Amino acid sequence: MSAGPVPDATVARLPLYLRALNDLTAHGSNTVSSERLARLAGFNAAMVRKDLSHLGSWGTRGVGYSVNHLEGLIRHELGLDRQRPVVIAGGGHLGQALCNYRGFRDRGFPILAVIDTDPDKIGTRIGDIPVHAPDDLPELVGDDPGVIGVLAVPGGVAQAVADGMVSAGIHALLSFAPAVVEVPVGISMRKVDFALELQILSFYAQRDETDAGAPVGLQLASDRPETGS
Amino acid sequence: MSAGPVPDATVARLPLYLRALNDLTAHGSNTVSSERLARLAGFNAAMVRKDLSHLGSWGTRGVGYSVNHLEGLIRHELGLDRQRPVVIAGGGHLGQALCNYRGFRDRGFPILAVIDTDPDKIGTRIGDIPVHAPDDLPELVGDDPGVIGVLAVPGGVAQAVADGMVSAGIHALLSFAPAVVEVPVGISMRKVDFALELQILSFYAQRDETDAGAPVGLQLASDRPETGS
DNA sequence: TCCTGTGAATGTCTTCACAGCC
DNA sequence: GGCTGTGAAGACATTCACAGGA
Repeated sequence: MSAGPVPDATVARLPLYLRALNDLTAHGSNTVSSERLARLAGFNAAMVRKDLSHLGSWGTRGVGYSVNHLEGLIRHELGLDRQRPVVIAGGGHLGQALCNYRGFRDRGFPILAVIDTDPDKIGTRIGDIPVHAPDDLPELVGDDPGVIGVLAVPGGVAQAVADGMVSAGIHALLSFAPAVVEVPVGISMRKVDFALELQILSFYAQRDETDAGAPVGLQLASDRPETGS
Repeated sequence: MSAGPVPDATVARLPLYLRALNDLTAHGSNTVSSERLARLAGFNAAMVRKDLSHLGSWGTRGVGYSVNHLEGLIRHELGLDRQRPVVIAGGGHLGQALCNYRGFRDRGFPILAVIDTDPDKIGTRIGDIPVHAPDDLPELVGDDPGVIGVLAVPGGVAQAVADGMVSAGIHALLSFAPAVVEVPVGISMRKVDFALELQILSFYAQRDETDAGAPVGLQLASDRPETGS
């Protein structure tokens, strides 16, 4: 029952456990062993047990974990008891794709608005999401500290847009911009860069080509692309 | 001049160094110190030096690294000397956004085709990318082991689509599907899941809310969202 | 017997601190 | 003096192995 702080590596895996638990619920399972959960989420049993022990010891020896209870526990830990509205900066192709992606709303992240500077777009809708001018941002965010900002803008303006979001009261940012973005202490940010992912893949693809036929390594470290089990 | 294998963590940072070096070239800088490169890429100087030492010792003490040379070195290490064609599975909103994203082609990843099962889409173009039927996949890939596959399909069909890509001869996959996808040994895969990123952000947002006003932690581990310096 | 919870061992990554070269 | 290259130390993460409860 270690109630200490949850390690970052564990936090990054909790959403994957949650996804597996959703599937189990849909399948009608009531309990799940660390072994089974590990297979469903793509890890190994010892890690599942260690991770879950950080949330408190709630499994039953000889049986496993209660799917329902575990799901609630993880949702609570991740702060998913409440909805977290999302504001997307950038109404380009990516912003449009995100607006039309149901996975956000379905998982408790309703999209509040798109912010764009293009006068032709302001006042229109993308999917059913309204497009607003940057000036509307503070009003949209209000004093809700739970709003998450998404940067779907070109790298060149990413820093400026991030600054605007932070001054509007946003405390958490997800950036798709291919640029280094700095945020003040106390603001959380995660980055996703498509081209960067391809470059990393390129490295391992090249390595495997030159290794052609050679025995394949077994590592499965965090930033390495997975290689089949 | 440690010529040992490059650690995975280092590989994941090389693209960021590369981006910084591109900026430096544009600015006309000929040399760069580990200190400066660290600031530009968002790390610290010791890590930059350690990372670069894995590529061989090519800096000049008292001066720094040659921007040009370092750029070539990293490009070579990442296998970016050659172009790597990309095939996108899924012509939905995300697939469309990726087709219209210039960052792929600009960085050496020309998009060869989109694969979709919708008869209305097959034969048309998204941006200037042709849409093909799944059956065309083997022909598109040919015997080029350098093609990268992108999964922009719903989670439910991701595994089947991945299997199809692998049997068509693709050895590297980037998956945007919110699902666990298994690939055979020797195939590299990286995953990006938008909703998962929001869930992780939610955790830290919640933590910071309850900490309101408390001293902010200083960690900057790999999977934690960055918090400003 | 089955499965969890956890200390100990192992492996990996990051930071420190300084020797050595320009 | 300035900066790189690197062993050593420290922090962190994962896996092992087994005690102990259901």
